[in-house]
Amino acid sequence: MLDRRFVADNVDLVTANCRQRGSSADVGRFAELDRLRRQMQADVDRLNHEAGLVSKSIAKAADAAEREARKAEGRRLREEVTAIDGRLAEIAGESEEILRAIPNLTHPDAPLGGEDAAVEVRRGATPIPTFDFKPLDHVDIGGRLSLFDFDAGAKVAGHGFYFLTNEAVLLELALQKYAVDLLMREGFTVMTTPDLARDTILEGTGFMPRGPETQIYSITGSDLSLVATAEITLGGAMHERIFEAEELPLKLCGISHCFRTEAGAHGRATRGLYRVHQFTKVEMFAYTLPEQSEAMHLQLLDLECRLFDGLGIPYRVIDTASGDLGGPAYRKFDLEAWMPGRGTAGEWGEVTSTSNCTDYQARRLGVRYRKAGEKGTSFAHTLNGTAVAISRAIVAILENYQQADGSVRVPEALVAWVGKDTITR
RNA sequence: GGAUGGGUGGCAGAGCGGUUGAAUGCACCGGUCUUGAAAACCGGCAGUCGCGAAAGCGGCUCGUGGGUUCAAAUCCCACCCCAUCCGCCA
Repeated sequence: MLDRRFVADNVDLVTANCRQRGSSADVGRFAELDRLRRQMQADVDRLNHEAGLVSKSIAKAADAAEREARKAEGRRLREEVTAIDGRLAEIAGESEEILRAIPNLTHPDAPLGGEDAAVEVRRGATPIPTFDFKPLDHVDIGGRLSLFDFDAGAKVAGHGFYFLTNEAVLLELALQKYAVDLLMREGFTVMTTPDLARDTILEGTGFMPRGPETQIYSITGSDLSLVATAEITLGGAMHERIFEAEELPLKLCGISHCFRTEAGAHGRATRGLYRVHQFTKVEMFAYTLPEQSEAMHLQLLDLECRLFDGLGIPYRVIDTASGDLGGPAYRKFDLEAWMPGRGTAGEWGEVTSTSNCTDYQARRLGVRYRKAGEKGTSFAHTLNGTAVAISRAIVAILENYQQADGSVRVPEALVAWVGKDTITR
């Protein structure tokens, strides 16, 4: 969330930003409530102060009569406070609700508009492949090569679940190792992470468990939910943490399963592995000083590009438009891989993305830093980026590396771990 | 799942109804001393909200939420979390 004071002092700016973000948060109402809240708080403060003085005077009251009179006075003051407090809590609650719905500010270079306004800012090193045969989509390729079992997945857990089989398993493992190796060399601390998290942690990271439109699976009878991304756990790991400035930037890499209900997404690109309820992901996460976050964002983007260049998969980088940024992101880049089997003649499909959330997430998570010589603490910046989302990476590999005879070449970078250079049957 | 113990400032750790927002130690910052450093000594050091140009003043905060009281870190109730041991288990 944004700083409440900042919002109250910049109503026009924040309102305009909401409009560009497609958010209907009522900033004006917030400002009004906040003004009221402050005024009432001042009243409460004053009454509390008086009551405090009265309390102190009781301890050294001269006689019993004096003491009783003072007690009555104290009681009266406290009652007055209680009365105001009730209304104050209501007002604070409503204003807080609005505040939490207000999206982050937007990077001045981010394109304005909806999904269509996104701007292509970069192309990968690998050219779009041409085929002298009709390329198949990954479902057909995998079907011929026995690389997954969607029927079994549906039987066991329902539509959207799957078993990877044979070389697809090796690809999953190879992709993880490939990404982790690079990130370790780049100074990331690698970790596997819990696949469940408390709802408070989800909320702190900006996810909403258990709402009517939630994308999150929750565990009945507990306050745990399955994570939608390791961003949740990597962000939560530093909940309430105060860094020394020298500790930043801190680069983490987390491997987790990701679970998404994909409510409302049925009918669109639901075939195969592209949109599934569970997949494995290697996620990058960074905590930085405010002045470091922009450079870190480009660094994360660069790593994503290197990973996909290394895999030999064609892609383009999109500077996501304001209306498509979601709540926490200040700026977001998506990598869209070329998927020859999609649509009639191939289409771009999102494979990774990286967001700079500035202090938006950190404020709710309470992640701060302290600088020597500076008073107090400030909120850190957080960034996240996908290194590899395994299921979508597999889609891109199968479709780009397919051959006329139905076999699939293994990307050079993965051969060592897959143990072969071609997948055949 | 069962049984204990515990949640207090950056950390460790006292306090167990009234100048306690909180002893003490460590860490940290400033100073004295020193050629420099260390040690020693002296001083400073919680967060947050509100008012204020600032100095400053005031409120709230001792896991969370309720309750008792003029007054709660301290008493009562509920809940959450953590640790250890036992059981079960990859």
